[in-house]
Amino acid sequence: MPPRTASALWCGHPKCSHCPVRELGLFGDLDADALARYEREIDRIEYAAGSVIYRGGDAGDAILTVRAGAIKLLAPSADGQARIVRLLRPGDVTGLEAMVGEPYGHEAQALWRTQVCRIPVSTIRRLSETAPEVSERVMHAWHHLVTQADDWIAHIVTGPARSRVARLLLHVAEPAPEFGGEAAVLPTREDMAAMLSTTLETASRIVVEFRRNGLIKPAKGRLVTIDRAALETVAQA
Amino acid sequence: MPPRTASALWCGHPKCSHCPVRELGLFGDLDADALARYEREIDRIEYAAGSVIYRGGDAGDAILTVRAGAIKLLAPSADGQARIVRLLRPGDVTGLEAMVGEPYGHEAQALWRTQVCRIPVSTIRRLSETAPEVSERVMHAWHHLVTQADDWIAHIVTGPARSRVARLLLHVAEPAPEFGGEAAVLPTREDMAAMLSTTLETASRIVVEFRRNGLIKPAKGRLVTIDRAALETVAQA
DNA sequence: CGCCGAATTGATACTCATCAATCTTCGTGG
DNA sequence: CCACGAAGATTGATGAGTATCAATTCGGCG
Repeated sequence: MPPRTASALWCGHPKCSHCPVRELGLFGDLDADALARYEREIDRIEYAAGSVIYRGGDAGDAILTVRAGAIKLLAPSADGQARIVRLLRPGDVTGLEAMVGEPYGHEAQALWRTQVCRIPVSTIRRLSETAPEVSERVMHAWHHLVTQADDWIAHIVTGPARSRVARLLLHVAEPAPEFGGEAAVLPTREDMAAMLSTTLETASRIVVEFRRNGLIKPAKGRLVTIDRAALETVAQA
Repeated sequence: MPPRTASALWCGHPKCSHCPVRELGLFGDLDADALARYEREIDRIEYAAGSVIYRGGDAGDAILTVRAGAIKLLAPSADGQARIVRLLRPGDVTGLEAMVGEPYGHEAQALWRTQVCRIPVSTIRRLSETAPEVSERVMHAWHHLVTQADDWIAHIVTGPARSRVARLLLHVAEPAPEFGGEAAVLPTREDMAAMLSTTLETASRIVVEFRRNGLIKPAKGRLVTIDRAALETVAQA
């Protein structure tokens, strides 16, 4: 039965053919016929900010692709704190461990309002039999995951705190025509700390400093416009 | 043509059926017949300490499994330093990106004398057609990669330097019956630094401290026996 | 308006990086 | 077999960068 709680809202079956991120997901090069045939096995679900999408250890029976919003994957670190090991953005896929019969390896939470599509593993398997391009895509998704994780190691959690904050902002920034440039949604300082391996106070001080120096400018709500060039300079160090 | 340089020595085709780590690798549950048929497409190669196994950007036409030794995967970090993003131990697989037609994403170097088996992608593909258990194993290998990368983020590069060193030692330790306990090969301080995101001086000071306090004891060459319980206490913090 | 969680700010102590100087180890050639 | 050289490892002194603890302040929201 589709979820129907305060934090998770079932939004019906998706129209994959109109999906804004289809070419990024698993069905990028599937023909319209096949799409239509399998659409009703797929659920579109919307999560409120902060809600839990799945927990580590849960039996994994479906894969998720992010349509809109952002998801953080949490892993307990050695000292008991929850560390964020990955950020998922629209087009990203998670829960692939379900494909190999493993339970989910992390806790997944919506960073803010987020829409995902839930694709049962059984659907993927059946599709793969007739459409080899799907298993191809699944393999690519694995590769993308590993690449993301490696980048995270080499860039997000390495170097001085100031550089790490800069890299995180560049990482989550997107073109924002309405503000004439690029914009990023500032995560809470706590989330920043959990991603960057710092304390929330340090994250706060650096955000304030960036604001003072004009590297970021408040736009609307938590949205800020960023000065990419300047941030990249800081990210270097 | 098989490599035949000072640092890489071709050792013939492997006898997969006798491989000490077969059950860990891609052919764990392949029958003897199939194994024998494909063995001669596989090369067994030995690398000297420090030699380069492949470079980032190289066309990936084969997958490697580690038979013995250890391999470090290097990625350039934002400040230009080479960071170690993963350690491969016997049974581990690397170069999977070749399966999706991507060039290798890292530079791979032997940490010390290391034996690998080189399996062409074409071989894997052909095998997968007749033996679904192989593609199953490939998928598992991907999953294992991601798990390793996530562990690295949550454990090896997080927390105080002392804890990180302790975790690294626990990570590379193996049972060593001849020393009555567990033993670990100490990497060079430079490699430690590149894994832990510290400086080599800090790594050195901590190793010395561990030795003074009996958490590790010199055994033979670079091998040290470890006091797992004590190291785990330190790793906590 | 008052409350609560998030964000900011300050003061202080501690960890770690940096720069520089030995000290060891080990392979090589005499 | 021994001396030598070079790379790796250790040690010390010092300062910059962060964590920590403790107040406030800010921003929504009932």
